[in-house]
Amino acid sequence: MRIGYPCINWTIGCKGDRTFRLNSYSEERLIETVQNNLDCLFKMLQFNVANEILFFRITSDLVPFASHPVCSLNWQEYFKTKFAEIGQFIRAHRIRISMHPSQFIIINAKDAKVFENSLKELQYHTEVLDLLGLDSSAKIQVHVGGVYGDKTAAMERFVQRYPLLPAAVRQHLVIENDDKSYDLADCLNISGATGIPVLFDVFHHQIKNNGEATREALILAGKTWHAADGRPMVDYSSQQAHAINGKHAETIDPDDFSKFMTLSRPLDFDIMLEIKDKETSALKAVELLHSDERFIRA
DNA sequence: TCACGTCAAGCAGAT
DNA sequence: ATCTGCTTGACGTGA
Repeated sequence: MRIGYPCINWTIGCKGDRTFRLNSYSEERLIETVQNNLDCLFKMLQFNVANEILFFRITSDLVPFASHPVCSLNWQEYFKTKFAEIGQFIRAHRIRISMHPSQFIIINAKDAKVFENSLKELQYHTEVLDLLGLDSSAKIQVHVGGVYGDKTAAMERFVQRYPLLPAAVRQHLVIENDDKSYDLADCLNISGATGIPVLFDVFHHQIKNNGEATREALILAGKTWHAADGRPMVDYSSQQAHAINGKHAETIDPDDFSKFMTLSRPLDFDIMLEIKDKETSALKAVELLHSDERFIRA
């Protein structure tokens, strides 16, 4: 079991998701930004290893405009060595990596252009993982996509499209249950038809479900992960008090997290904490994990 | 230095 | 119709 947090570290004083406006694109600007982002990514990973945080989500903004036509730089070649260096560190410390492309990735899009753009974006994410030398246990998590007023048809469209994706993309791709449209049962259904693993989001499941208990849900989603996919990944958050339903917590709720850890024993998975204060909560979670010998730490 | 309008991309749900 | 949230506010112009 590993603990992780997404994209940003507020402690170490650098940001690995710097970007710029499309209007101000230039090759120099892109090189400068990517250089900064990669340097900072490396620093965040080093911080994490020093603090036993061995799961990390790499920002989609690592290479701004990578999938946009404006991008003329062969950034893959330009930064090959830097990627390789970071990748070696990741593998040496057995850090688990995920990525979570933005809401614009719609695999089941009705509009062919939207699908095409989504594919380009997925290929960019795949290239990042490949340049880091990571195998199919590194995952790119997406939501199923749009509903367009007919969820059955939309799910069928996803199932039709999935085999058309390049194998290099597919080996990293997983779907995540969301809190509005596609719940766990929908994702399991799609997984049954395609073989795609289901990343279980605990918090989304609390908001939208079909009565499955959390533990049962973890088991069901876990079964969709095969040996080459690595340990199942799980997204965890809790409700921010006094906020509208579905808002992620500002900081970890130790009681809620402890309950979750206890009810999930002895299942093994890697937990991504989708919590605003990032590494602060991850540090607390690691501490909690170590405080109780019943929990799996390896 | 700071305020603040705007930022590649899509969709759903609330107002 | 317009605004907000989504994994995350931050870029960049104008004063």
